[in-house]
Amino acid sequence: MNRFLSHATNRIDAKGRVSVPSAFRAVLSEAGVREVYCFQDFVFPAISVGGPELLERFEKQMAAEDPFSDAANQMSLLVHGGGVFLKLDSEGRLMVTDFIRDFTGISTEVTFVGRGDHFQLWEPQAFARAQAEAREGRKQRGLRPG
Amino acid sequence: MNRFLSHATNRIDAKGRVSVPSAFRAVLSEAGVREVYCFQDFVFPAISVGGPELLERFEKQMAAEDPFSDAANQMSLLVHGGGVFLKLDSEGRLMVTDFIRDFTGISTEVTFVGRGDHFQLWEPQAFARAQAEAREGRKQRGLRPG
DNA sequence: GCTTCTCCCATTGACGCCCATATGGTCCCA
DNA sequence: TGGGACCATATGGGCGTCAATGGGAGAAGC
Repeated sequence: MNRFLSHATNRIDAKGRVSVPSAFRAVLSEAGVREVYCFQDFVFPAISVGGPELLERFEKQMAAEDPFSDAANQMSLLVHGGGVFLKLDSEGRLMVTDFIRDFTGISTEVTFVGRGDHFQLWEPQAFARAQAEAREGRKQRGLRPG
Repeated sequence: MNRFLSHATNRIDAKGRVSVPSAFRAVLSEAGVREVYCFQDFVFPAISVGGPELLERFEKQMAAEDPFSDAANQMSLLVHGGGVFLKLDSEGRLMVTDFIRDFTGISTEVTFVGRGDHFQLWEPQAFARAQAEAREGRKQRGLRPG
C-alpha cells in the first residue's frame, strides 16, 4: 500500500524518541524517502510529516506569487520557519523535539495519523477530540461515506 | 539539506554573543560563506542574514529600476543604510550589537528562523506572534496544504 | 591604561549510532 | 488443534561525539 492510512499511538521513551509505525515507515521507504519534512500544520495543532516533495510543493506555490508579497512572506514564515527536516534513527524512531512538543502539546505519547500522502503527529487527546468534531460535522451535514 | 529551515532559540551570553544553530552554520559553510550580510527586514521586526549574494540580489533589483526613482531610493536606504557585514567567531557565534537589539527588541535570547535562502533573528515573543498571525491569515484565506 | 573584541580552551548536556530485550503474532509441524 | 520455533515491531539503554555555553587571556582600539 502506498499511502498513509489508519492511526496508532506510541510511547515516547526516556530519551524523547518515539517509533514511527512500521506501516508508515514502509510507505516512506517505498518512496525512497530518507529524511522527512515536518511542519507545523496550518489548521490543526499537529505536525504534518512527508517527503521532501511536500516542501517543494509549497515552494512552487510561493514562487508563483510575487516573492515580496505579504502572502508569500507569511507563507515562508510558516513553511520555512515552521518546518524542518528530521531523520529517523536506525530503528525507525524520531526525536520529539520542543519544536514538536510546543506546537502539539505532546508530552508522553504520540498519535500517528495517516492522511493519504502524508501523516501527522498528534497529542492523543487532541486527536480524539478533533476526530469527534469531524464526525459530528459530517453527521450534521447529512453526508455519508462513499 | 541546502536551505535554512526551522527555528530555534539560543541564549545570549555575558559577552553579548549567541551561537548560530549548527544546522544554519552547515548551510553557510556549504555555500562557502565566511562573512554574513545582515540587514533590517522590510516587513518584520527582524534581522535578515545571508551570504553576500543576498545584497547582490537587492542591488540587481535596484539596478533594474530607474536609479532615481522613489522605490530605488528607499530600497538603497534600507539595503545599504540598514545593512552590515558580520563575521562569526571560531565557535560559530555572532555578536548581538545594538544595531540588532534596537531594531528587533532582542535582549537575552534570540530566535533563529529559517527562511529558505536566508535566515532571520527575532525576539522570541515577537516571532511567536508573527507566526500565529500568519497562520491565522492563511486560515481565513481558506487555503490548505496541497 | 582601560575597554572592547578575538582566539582559545573547558564543561556539560544533548543527540546519533549501536546493541539488547520484550511482546505479540504467524507459521510450521506433530 | 495445540505447542513451539521463529520473526517483526516497539522499546530500553550504553557510550562516544558534537553542539551550546561559559570563561580566560592576549590583541587591538579609544
